[in-house]
Amino acid sequence: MCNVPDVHPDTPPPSTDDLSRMLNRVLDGTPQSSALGPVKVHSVATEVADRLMTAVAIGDYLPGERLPGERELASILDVSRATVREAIGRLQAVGIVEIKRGRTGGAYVRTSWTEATASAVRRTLLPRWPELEQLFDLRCLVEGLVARTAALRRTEEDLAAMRAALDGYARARTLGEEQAADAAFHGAVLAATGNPKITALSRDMLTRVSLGFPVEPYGEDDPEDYQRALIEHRKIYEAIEAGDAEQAGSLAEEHFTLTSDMMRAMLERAQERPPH
Amino acid sequence: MCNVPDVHPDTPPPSTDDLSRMLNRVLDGTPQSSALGPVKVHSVATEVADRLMTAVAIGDYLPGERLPGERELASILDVSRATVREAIGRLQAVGIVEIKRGRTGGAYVRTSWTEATASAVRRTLLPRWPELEQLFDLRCLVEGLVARTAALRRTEEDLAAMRAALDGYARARTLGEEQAADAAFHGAVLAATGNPKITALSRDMLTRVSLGFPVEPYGEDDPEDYQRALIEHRKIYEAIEAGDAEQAGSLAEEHFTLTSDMMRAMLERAQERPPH
DNA sequence: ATTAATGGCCTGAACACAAGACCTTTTTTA
DNA sequence: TAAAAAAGGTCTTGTGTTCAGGCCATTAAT
Repeated sequence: MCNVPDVHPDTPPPSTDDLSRMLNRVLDGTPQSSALGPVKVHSVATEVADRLMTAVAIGDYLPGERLPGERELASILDVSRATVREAIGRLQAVGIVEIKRGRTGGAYVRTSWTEATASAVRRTLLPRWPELEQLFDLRCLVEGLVARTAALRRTEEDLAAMRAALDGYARARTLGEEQAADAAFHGAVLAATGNPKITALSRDMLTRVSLGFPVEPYGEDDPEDYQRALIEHRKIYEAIEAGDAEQAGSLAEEHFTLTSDMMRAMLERAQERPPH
Repeated sequence: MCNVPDVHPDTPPPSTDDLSRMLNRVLDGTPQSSALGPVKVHSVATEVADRLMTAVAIGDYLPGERLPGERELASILDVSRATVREAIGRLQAVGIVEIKRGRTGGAYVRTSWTEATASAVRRTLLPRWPELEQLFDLRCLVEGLVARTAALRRTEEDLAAMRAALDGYARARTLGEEQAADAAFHGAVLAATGNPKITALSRDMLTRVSLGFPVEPYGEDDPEDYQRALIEHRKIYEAIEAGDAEQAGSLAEEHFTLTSDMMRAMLERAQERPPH
């Protein structure tokens, strides 16, 4: 079950949780019942930066790897090189990539989070804490939905892909292999829903929630988390294979609650540890 | 259960504030498995047009009602009047609103769909049919998720709001009252989830799926649909009140499958009836 | 008839983006 | 060692979008 403003059935008087819900509704940026609010359109550069962050977050480019060159990205994304440069500049500013010059130059995904990243976290994420809580919650729900749907629609091929990813995860020796296998498993579950739009939704949720931090945060610090993730992945697989939508959904919600908790802990750590 | 889109194909072309952006990406077609595709950013005018269509679609402005004036909208949305004008011009072009000049002038929501709208349907919707099927499916799933979540988190206040909406629906005599009550019920269920982001997601789904057509399509042609919708709404309410997430989810999926089916039928009618 | 509220229209400045040329740095290769 | 190649860094110029503001045209209320 997701972390939610824990509201129990039949809660007559406005509890503390109710109040925070109400506050969230009133405070955050989402228009409540119907009010039209100010329009904010993102620049192309922002869009490109988001795409690249997503690509890193999903594991398309693992730590240490190089992103395509500026000219190539400009061509692929069909934008000007100047725009690509601005986007990459932002990734650099938040510490996601490191820029090297010269012949083998380019934007390389950082292996570890630098101090620049930590302070970027404080500046960027903390002010948006309440909104992030909502996004964490929504992500849990969406991933639960994905798992439920996958359990109902998966084909044999889908199951095979999941098994392959699980094997890769169990066999993973390096962080990179682990992340790759993790991404592969999630991808396989998404594919099993049979609806590309769900995949897009899930990926965008990840981008919003992870905001460019490499893949899932576990495994980085603690092998225990890795083990736990492995076990949970297996359980989720079993439920999907069995076609048990409810079980798959519950497990997935739980699993992504874990991810959210770790992200929360990480952010709190960043908060407590001011720049030196 | 939702209609599963029989297409697994990844859709090509890609695309922007929060969940709005997310949705734009999800809907405008998004990068497939991982490849980065061309970037397309919405103009301010497009964003405004989308917002207004959403407002009409969720019943903020019912058929026959007038939208706020150009200067007022410009102020509310924090954009220039020129931009508002362009957006309203688009709504006019697809037949969602009718422009009147003079002192009581303004953009009035059309009561019925004109030939302009029908041909707009053919030009705009039909080419995107496969994509729409995926969106219909996703909407069913999301609304199922909304109902499930609402069943787990609803408060007494939420239940009271739903009951009020149901009463209004049963008492409705005009199409307008009916649509207003329908919107109120959906709004109450969304509020019960306790997460504004879910609301934003659901609303954006509705916009994309209905593409500016007024509210839910039933009630327009057939009073039978109205009755069916009433019964389904009641069942959904009961499941939510009982805290039965599974039941609520199933019923909601079914309910929105109905909506999607009607939308499908409508589009097919538009297809068979070429312009004269 | 007058006035007020509204949509319709126009101009100029500011900005974002695209396209492309050219410079600098670094590695590879002859 | 010198030249070539590949990459990022910088600059200029053109174009389209948006904003800000004013003025005109139309219609209904007074």
